[in-house]
Amino acid sequence: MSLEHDLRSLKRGECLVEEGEQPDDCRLIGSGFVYRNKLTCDGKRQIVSIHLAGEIVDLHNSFLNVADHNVQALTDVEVALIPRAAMRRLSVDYPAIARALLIETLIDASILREWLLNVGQRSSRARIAHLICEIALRLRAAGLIEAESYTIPMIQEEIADCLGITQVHVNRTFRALAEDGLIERDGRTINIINWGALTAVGEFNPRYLHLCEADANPGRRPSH
Amino acid sequence: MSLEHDLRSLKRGECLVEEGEQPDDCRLIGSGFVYRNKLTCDGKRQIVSIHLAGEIVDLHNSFLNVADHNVQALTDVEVALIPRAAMRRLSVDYPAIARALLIETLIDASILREWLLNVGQRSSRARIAHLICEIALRLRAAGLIEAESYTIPMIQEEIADCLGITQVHVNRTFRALAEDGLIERDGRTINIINWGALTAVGEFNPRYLHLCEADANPGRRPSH
DNA sequence: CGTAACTTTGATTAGTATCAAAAATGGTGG
DNA sequence: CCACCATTTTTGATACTAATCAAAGTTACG
Repeated sequence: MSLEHDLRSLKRGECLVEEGEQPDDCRLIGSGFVYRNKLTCDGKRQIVSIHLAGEIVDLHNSFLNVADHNVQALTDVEVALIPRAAMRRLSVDYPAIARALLIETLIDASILREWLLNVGQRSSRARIAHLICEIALRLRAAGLIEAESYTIPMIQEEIADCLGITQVHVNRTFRALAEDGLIERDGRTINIINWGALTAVGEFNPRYLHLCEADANPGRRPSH
Repeated sequence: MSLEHDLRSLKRGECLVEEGEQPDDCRLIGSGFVYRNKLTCDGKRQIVSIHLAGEIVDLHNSFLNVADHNVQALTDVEVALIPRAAMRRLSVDYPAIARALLIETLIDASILREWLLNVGQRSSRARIAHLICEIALRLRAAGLIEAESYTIPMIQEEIADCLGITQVHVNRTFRALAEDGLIERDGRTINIINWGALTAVGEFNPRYLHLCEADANPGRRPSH
């Protein structure tokens, strides 16, 4: 079946959805990275998730009335806009699609729980190691990288806002991981030297990513 | 329609699901409170959500293969066990049910995002105020309390593990809120004296609870 | 090649953690 | 009904992680 949609390009930093809005459509990421965030009253930002090409963001907006968070482009991105009504119709007509949407949402929630554990209980060193591992694995699973080396699509301030620590502290801790021989860095490119040690430091167990279940979901496969 | 299920009673502290398992059924809470948690390697615990009578926990287990977190009884509880297969069948046969499940899961994820913001960016004082407000509102919405006073179903150590701070610090901060006249306490019973000030301290905006959308979902209505 | 964005470094401080122990509370059996 | 025990709450003293403030390098880009 073919799905009605519009394509749209966005520059790094542009907003896809703002908290409080009720958007008319949800987005499938064609290329690039997107993040969701929430702000405190005094302007502090928590990044609550990041999304790769192939994922649907704001499923949300098709099934709830008001956006409870912001969605922004982390890099330049291309997205397909799928109208709210089309999304709902699909999920009624095709139980398999409804199921895939539910599974994608359940996995999203699982990742959120792991992030909450990360921010609530782990040291800053572990948090960073964990994030490096997670992104590596998700990129690999999506077929976007091959090796143990990749360019992280975030500046240190954004990493800080993922992890609930300051940018200055991210910088020092990152450096420490490199000095200890776990990773190498060249600008934003990270080369994982010692995957075993890094996962140990970050207590990284990929179970929460539910990568096998995700395979059953066509929505998560990038369409390149 | 009638839904096949078993009833089960659990004492405070008992496990409904353990990380790594693949349970055969999901649970509808009949009475009491339940919480989900994850542990770090060195045994620190992050409570990632709490659930009231009327909510379905571990929807999860009907649609993903492996539990990525623990579910435990916060108080003595009664739960209805709904077999995995029944749950799946329902969601195929009745699109409205599939939709309700998706909405419940989306709201769960929204609450997780707010908790992540809370733990990642807010002061301990704000975190506690926020939690007090959230529980008050959820209890009210579920019809479990009337007034601005309720008994919080957690000991201070559990509150600490919700908020990513220590139990000792919870105690002091709680006390400070009482000394400032925002709340009164008698054991675990909290009386909110100044709702306006408390929401201001906790930056509490109930939007993320999506209470209106939840109304459309029969699963969230307690069945007494 | 100048400017803005980002990274790195240093010095100081605030907020919480940690450790230890005393007081209060609630439940149970005698 | 009381005494006792386990659990929970409260208090105090000290240590440490990470925040904050400030500024110097570095890189990327128009």
